[in-house]
Amino acid sequence: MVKQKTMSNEEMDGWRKTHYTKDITKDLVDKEVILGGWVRNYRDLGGLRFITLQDVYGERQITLKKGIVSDEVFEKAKVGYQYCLMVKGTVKGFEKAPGGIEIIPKEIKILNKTPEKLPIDVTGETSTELDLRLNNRALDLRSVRNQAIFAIRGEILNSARSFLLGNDFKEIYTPKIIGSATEGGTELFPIMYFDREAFLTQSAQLYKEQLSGVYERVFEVGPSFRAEKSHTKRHLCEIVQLDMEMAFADMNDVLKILEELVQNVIIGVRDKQMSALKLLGMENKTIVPEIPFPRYTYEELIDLLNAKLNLKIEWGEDLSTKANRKLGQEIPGYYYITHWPMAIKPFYIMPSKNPRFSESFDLQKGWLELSSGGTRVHNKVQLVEALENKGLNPIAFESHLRTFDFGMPPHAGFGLGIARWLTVLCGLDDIREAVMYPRTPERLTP
RNA sequence: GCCCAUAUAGUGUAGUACGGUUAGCAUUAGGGACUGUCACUCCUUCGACCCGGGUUCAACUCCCGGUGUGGGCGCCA
Repeated sequence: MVKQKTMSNEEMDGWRKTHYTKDITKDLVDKEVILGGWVRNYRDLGGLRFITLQDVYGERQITLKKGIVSDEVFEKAKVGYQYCLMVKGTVKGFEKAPGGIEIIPKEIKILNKTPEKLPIDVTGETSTELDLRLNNRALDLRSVRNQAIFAIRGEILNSARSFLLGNDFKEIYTPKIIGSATEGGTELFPIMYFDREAFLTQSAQLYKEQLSGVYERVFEVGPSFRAEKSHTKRHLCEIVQLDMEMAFADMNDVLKILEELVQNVIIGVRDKQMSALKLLGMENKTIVPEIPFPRYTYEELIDLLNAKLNLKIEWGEDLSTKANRKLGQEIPGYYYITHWPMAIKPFYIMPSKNPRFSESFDLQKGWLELSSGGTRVHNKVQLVEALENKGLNPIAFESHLRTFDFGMPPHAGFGLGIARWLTVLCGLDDIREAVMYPRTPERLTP
């Protein structure tokens, strides 16, 4: 194993951070500040040493000139990558310093050290494989790239919330531990609930429908679990979804709200996180889309794929990976695919006037499906029939069905995968990069 | 779940094409020089052939199996 350096760690004592790196501006020149963070870079020029100290918001240069700082502080400044430090010092303007400003330390506390060899490259000299980075994620997340990705994620949620709250939506929370059998579709993770079998929820669908009959417009940001052994760069076993449901509305109302939400969020991200977008090279790619988004029907696109793009897709089939990729080449932006065959949609989706079709849609960005939704069935008799048609047992849905005796309004909604969208907005190659601690069939730690 | 590829210092790679060398480079890490760097620079030292079996005088190299990883497909309200 690697040997630890011998000096012992210090305590904070009475020290508290007075500022983040982003707060160090020219207004603070000659003021004393206390910063805390991690060593992003260290350069030793002999009588002159530089520490680049990073914190959650960015970085700032700590400059140690022999004769200017005390010998004790100068000696202590021999630090390694990602050491955890607190620095008490004076802010100085200096043209050659990054940002034109630097900190001249009076005192340094080394709160924690790192091994001589870190398990992943934090210098930016080489790019460590994603799998290895994920094994050491808490360290990996300190990189500027990851700081940018998750700053954008934060702004997506912030903008989405303020958009929805501003449109009379109420934030809800629905249970993730459920007792009933599957609604069909994806596999569930079974768990023990005391002495009974229970499951982790695959979506908030049924509960958000119920609550649309109470609060009319509801949304939730919450986890869903899918026990599929999918090996792709766009599937995870644990995902966070933005779920929305609105009463007295149908699919067309949802299409309109969703495209407005997408547009508003991208405006918010560009407004608040432009530097993060630039760092990821996305400032000219993640641009504000025009609305309304193009709307294509399932049937139109099947015809397009078969006629123009040389595929052989039977009417009624779901779109394969290959078909989606072809579509993405043809239509690179945001667009809707509406009126999917009823046969491949879940029981709660409203059939169209022609019952082979359904009042359902997917929101696509290029080849990737970001969201799906539609008008729901609100009539109990019709819903029971739909369950039976799908081979599901209405008795297993008794408590859900009861809701429909209480004056359930017509309603519609969507669910949108946050990580998939973040992947698109940040130009990432793999959905695991868009999640702090991704869960895949192989990965259960960290 | 299926098919294909791949595995070399902490990290990222070269190479063994045709089996035999001191396994090369960059960075990290240790030592040294350097008072305005910003991927500092320079000198120096340490550090590696995934695991198991087989073929062979000899395997990091060839073969088989395993495992990990990557890619594609499938699964996927």
